[in-house]
Amino acid sequence: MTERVAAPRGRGGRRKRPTMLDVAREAGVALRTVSRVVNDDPTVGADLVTRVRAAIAALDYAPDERAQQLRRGTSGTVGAAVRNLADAHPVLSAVDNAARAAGLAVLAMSTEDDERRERDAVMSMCRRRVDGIVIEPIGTSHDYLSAELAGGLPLVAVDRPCGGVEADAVLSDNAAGIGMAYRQLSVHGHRRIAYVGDDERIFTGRERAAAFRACVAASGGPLAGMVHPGVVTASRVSAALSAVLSGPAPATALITGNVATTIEALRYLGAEAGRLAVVGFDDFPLADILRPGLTVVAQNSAVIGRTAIDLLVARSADPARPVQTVTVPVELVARGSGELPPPA
Amino acid sequence: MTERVAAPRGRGGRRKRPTMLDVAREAGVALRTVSRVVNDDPTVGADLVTRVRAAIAALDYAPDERAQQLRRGTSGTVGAAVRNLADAHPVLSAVDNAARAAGLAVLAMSTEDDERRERDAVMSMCRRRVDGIVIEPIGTSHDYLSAELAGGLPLVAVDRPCGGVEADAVLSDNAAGIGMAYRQLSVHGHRRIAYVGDDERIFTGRERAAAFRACVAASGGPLAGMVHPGVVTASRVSAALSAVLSGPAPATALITGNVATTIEALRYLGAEAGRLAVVGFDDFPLADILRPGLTVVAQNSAVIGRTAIDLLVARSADPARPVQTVTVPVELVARGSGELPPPA
DNA sequence: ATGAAAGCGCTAACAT
DNA sequence: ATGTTAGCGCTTTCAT
Repeated sequence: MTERVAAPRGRGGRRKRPTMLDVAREAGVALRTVSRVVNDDPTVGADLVTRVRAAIAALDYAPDERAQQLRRGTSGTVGAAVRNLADAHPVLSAVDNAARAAGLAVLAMSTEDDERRERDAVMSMCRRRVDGIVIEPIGTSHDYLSAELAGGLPLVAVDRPCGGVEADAVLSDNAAGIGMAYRQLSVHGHRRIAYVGDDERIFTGRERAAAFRACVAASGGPLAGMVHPGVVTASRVSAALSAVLSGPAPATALITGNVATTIEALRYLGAEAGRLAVVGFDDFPLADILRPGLTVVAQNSAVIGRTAIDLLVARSADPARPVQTVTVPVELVARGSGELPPPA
Repeated sequence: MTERVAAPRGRGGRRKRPTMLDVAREAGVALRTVSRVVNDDPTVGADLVTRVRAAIAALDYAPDERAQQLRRGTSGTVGAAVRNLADAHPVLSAVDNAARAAGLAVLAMSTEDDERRERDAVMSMCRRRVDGIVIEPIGTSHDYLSAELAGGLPLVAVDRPCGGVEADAVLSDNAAGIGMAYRQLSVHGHRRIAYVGDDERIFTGRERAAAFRACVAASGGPLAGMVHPGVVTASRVSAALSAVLSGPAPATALITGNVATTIEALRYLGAEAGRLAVVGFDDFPLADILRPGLTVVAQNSAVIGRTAIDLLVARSADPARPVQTVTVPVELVARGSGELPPPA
C-alpha cells in the first residue's frame, strides 16, 4: 500500500457554516424572509427574492436539513434494512428509485443476516425518525417494534413476512415459482426431480420445500430422498447432491431453492453441470453466461421494490388502513440448463 | 399480483412520541437528569438511574437523533455516494463495516453513473450535515464541492480521483494489475495479447490502457490493433473482439479492463471462451464457477473501504492535514482462463 | 408583503 | 448529585 502525500490542504480548520440568520443579515432582511425564499413561498417581493438569492450564493448557504426535519416533524427518509450491501441487491435499487421518485431519501443499512444487527439497524432508524422502514426480516420475532408500530411507523417487509407483529408485506409467489420449475423439467421428460434448498426454519425455505413436495405428490413422482432443505453450506449441498445423484435410481434433474444453493450446486457439479438438468430459484447476474445458460425462476425485484414504497406511502397517509400482503408473480427464464433431457 | 387484505390494523392514527420531558415527568425528575441517564453520565445517583430507566421503558422512549445531532453539532453519519446499489458492491460493504466500527452510520446513495445524480446525492448529504463523504466520482469536475471542502468537509474518493478539487483518494494499483495480467499470459506462452477496456476518458480506463501499452512496449510484442479502449457496450466489445481475433495474426490472449467488459467478452465468446486465454481486471462473484474458471486481477475492496474511512476520520480530526492518495495493491487470482496455452 | 417571537427535542453552561 | 436556563437552525403562528 503506497501513500502519496501531497502539499498540505490549503484550508485552515473548519470555518463555521453560514446559517439562515447570516443570510438574512447579508441580504438585509428578516430571518423569516430568507425562510420564505428557501421554501419558494410566492408571497415574497421579486426584488427581495433576488437579494436573498444573491446572499445565499455569496455565502454558499445550504439549509440544515436536520433542523428543518426537527421543526417540520418529518424526515423525508425511509430506512431500508437489507441483508447485505455487498451482494447484488436489485430490490434495494428498486426501493431507492421508487423512494427518490416519491421525494424520499433512503437510509440503507445491512443486517448481515444477524438478528442483533437487524435490531440495531432498525432501532437506529427509529431514532432518526425515518418516515418508514422497508425490511428484509431476518429474526423470527419483531415484537420489539410493536411500540413503534402502535405509534404509527409504516413498516413493510419484503421477501418474507415479519414475525409476531402485523405489518404489510411484499412476497414473491414461491409456490407458483416452484410449480413453474417443476413443470418445465417434467415437460422435458424428467420424472426423478430433486430439490435442494434453504432451511425450513426460514420462511422462503419452508414455502418452497412445501411447494416442491406438493408438485411431486400431484405428479405421482418419487419423493423419498429427493427433498433436501437445510443450512446452505458447501458441505451440506455437496452431501445432498451426492446422495441424490447416486444409488440405483438417481435424480436426473435438480431444483435449487435460492441463489446461494444454486452457486454451491454448480460449484460441486463442476464440469458435470452440463449433464444434469437444473432450474434455480431466483436469477442472478451472469446466469446467462454460464454454459449451458442457467434456467431460473426470476423474482421481479423492480416490482417488489416499487410496491414496498407504494405500501409505505399508503400507510403513511392512512395509518389505520388494513394490513396488506402483496404477492408478486415470478417468471421462468429458460436458458438451457432446465431444458436438458434426461440421460437416454 | 395478488393482494391479500387482512383485518384493519388495530391502531388508530399516530400517537405522539414521548419526548425527554415526558420521561422526566414520568420519573419525577428534571429534564437534564434524563439527558444524563440517556448519555450514561456517571454522576447520576443509582436510584434515579433506575427510576429514569423504568420511565423510559414504560413510555417506550427513544431519543430523537436529529435533535441530538442539531445540538451536538455532529451527525455521526458518513455519506457514501456509489455508482450503484444493485450490483455487487464490496467497497460499500467494507465502508459500512469500517464506519460502524468507528461509531458512524452510513447514508448510501447511488449515482447511477450520472453526473447530475451524483451532484444531487452529494449536496443532499451536505444538507444533512454528514461528517464526511466517501465518493466513487463520476463527473470530471467536482468543484461544486469546493465551498464545502473549504468549510472542512472530509471527502474521500475511491477507485478514481475527484476532478478539480484536492481530496484524499484511495485507488487500486492499476498499472501493477495490468502488469500482473500481462506477465501471467506471457509466462504461459502468449505473444499476441490484446486489451479491451473502458473509455480513456475515464480515469481507470486511461490508467489501464496506458499500462497495457507500456507492457507491450517493454516486452517487444505487437501493438498495432491490439488496444481497444472505449465505451463498454455489447456492440463495441463484439466489434473489438472480432477485429482482434481475425486476420493473419490474431491475438491468442485477452486482457479485459473491467467487469462489464469481461462479461460482454464472455458473452460474445460463448463456447469459444475455453479456447482464448483471458485475464479480467477486477474480480466478481461466480468468476470461479465459470468453465474454465476466470483468472482475474482482484482489487482489495475490504482494504479500500477501510482505508477510505481511516482517511475520513483522520481528516475529521485534522482538517489541515496534507491531502493523501493511497494506492492499494491488487492480486492475481489464477483460475484457469489465464493459464490456457496459445493454440499450437 | 414582511417581521418578531415562540418552540421542535435535545445538550451544554452554569448554578445549587 | 441534581436542576435551571440558554440555544442548536430552522418553521410557524401571529402581528403589522
